[in-house]
Amino acid sequence: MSKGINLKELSLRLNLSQTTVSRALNGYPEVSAETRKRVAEMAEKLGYAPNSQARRLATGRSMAIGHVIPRSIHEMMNPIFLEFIAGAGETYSRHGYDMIISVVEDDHEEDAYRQIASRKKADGVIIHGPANNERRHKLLQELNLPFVVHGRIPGAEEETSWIDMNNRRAFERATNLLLDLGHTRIALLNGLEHMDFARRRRRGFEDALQARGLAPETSLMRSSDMTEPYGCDNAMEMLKSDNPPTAFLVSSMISAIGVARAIGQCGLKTGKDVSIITHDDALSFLPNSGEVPIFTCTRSSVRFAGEKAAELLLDMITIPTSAPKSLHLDAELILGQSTGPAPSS
Amino acid sequence: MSKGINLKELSLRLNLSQTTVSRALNGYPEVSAETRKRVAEMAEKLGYAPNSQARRLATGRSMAIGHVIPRSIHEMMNPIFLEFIAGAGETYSRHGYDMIISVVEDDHEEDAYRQIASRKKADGVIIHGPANNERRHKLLQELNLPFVVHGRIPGAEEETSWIDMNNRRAFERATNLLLDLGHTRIALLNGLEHMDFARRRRRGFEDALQARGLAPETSLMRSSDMTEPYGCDNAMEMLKSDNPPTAFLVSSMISAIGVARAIGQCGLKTGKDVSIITHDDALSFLPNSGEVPIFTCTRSSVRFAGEKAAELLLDMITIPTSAPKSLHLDAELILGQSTGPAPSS
DNA sequence: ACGGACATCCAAACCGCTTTGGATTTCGTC
DNA sequence: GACGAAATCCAAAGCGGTTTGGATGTCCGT
Repeated sequence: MSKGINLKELSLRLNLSQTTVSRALNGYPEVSAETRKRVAEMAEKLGYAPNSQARRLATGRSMAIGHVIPRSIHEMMNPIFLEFIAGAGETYSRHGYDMIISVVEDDHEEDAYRQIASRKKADGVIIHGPANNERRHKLLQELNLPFVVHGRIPGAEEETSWIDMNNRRAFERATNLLLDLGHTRIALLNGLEHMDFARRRRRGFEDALQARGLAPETSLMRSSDMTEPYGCDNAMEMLKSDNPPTAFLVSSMISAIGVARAIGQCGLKTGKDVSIITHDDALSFLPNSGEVPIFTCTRSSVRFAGEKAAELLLDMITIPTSAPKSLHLDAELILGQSTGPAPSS
Repeated sequence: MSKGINLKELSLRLNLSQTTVSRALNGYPEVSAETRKRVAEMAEKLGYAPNSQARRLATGRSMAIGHVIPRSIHEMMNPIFLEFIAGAGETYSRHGYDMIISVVEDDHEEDAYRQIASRKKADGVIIHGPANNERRHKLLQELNLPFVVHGRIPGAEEETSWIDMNNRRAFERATNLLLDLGHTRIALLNGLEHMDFARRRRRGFEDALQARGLAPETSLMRSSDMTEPYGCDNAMEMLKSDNPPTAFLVSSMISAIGVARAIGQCGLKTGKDVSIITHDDALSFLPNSGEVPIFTCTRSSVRFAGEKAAELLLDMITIPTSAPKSLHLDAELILGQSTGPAPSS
């Protein structure tokens, strides 16, 4: 494995100029077919591969996409984040881009973006988990760094490119299903509501209730990082209350598992005594499939979202003048074993 | 935000040579304190930041660490992988390194490593999830690319740098605890046993049994991707058999949750009728803490492992001649609610 | 036989930084 | 006051590619 052969040596071996060799390998037209073939063969034979740094310096494009994640990124983001990343990563490598991930202290997030821009570390970035009072897009616009949002930035829907699922609609439909099944006391275990997605979900939930003349009860609504214990503890508390809910709408499979545990610990049966609908991000390590899925759910593949987000971003980078483009995905409402008619008390 | 100022312009503004400015900023000694200060101030004022590509080209170091993950990496790796990455990422950014992640089709894995080496994309890589018949280290040695293994490569412990937890011992201790509690029919729900870590865990399990004169029963031993349904389905099947186990030793929290679900569905009580010990990677979104943790577990923070692995690797890169170094972590055995004495039948 | 249109190929500049190998100045010493 | 060492600073040569602006050669029609 002859290491370290570079363009100059290769061109010497071929009795050609670096220009011609470079052009031959990069598919430029001003090279005869025969020469191109000869070059390709020699390059292959000698195991030539262009040095990325040199190429990047010369072209001015870093051929990389950045993802900045603050150290303390809220826990539940994690598995979802990874799945998104996996999807995006596939797209990147298909297009010859690298993915660079910066794990930074929370108060260095802005710094991280500035560095990416000023040191030309990446040609674009993806914004994860937009909050209600999001500001990162302002910074990126100022830095002139192309970006795509995973989720939506309230108030900046028009001026930014984003990919999001219809959170409001999904939770509205889910709520309606529970209402149709006769449930009237429905609990909402939501994600952190300073995040845009959670707020939308809550709105969907409330809209559905109000459309049937029901008022959302604050005692049945919680918001937190979506861990398993969060689901269990809160469900437990509610189930033990005077007027317990008969159904739970949960923002994540992981918490839903906790809810199911609580239901079991109360001696009740999921899907019979108490119903659950959860959102399912289609995480690969938490399959909710099979003939009849364990959980009735609203499902939307976050991995797919990652793939698409990456495509949007690469498009923006290759055609810098293009207007913002966005993708609005609809979640499927899938019936599983965790829902049933409200028990007639 | 004056963008794009480079070293040349900066040095012109200062009436200094590029050499001096570069040295001043990079802390070389042959610059007077006063000049250094002047340079630093002007650089700050003009928002100068060196172009990474140029610097990398000039120094020959890419200041990046690569992680290649095959597209279909076995599912259960995922959350663990992410947590490891998060830990490693922190170390990287503390040392000014980038983390580049390549998600590749399975049959392009070797290619990915070759590219990293030949195109100088990274100064080193980390090998994830070594298998029993691991070969990646051979390739990397041949490519002369520094690497650290997360886990251990059977037969190459001496010649490679690695960080691993003592899987065998952890599972031996866990098994002994169950035996001490009077359990004799203990099931093992292991990860995929073509992976080194799973094989070691199994060995620990079997050793403990045999030390007490018990023979491992194949009908009580399973091996698979560690999903929730895997835990539930297999536990269910065993619990319904003629001679059910009274305890489960599980390789992952996620599967353990499934086991708990199965126990509940059988009308039994975890920690009373049936005991569970699980391995706990201390994933942030699956906390198993609190006054008394839900699960009795062997715990070892995979995030910490990531931090340490990164440190090992960066050391290797900065001091290329150093001998392989390794870290062997011991898991804690932590008592939770999921274990109790074997029920006297 | 000649001018122009193509087809090929090349020398050299350039990308923005680091680093080598001096050049110049300052300063203490004898 | 001359001299070597130490302190500062600089011009220019890389690093390994891409790209500009020709140069050269070939082929054709007239």
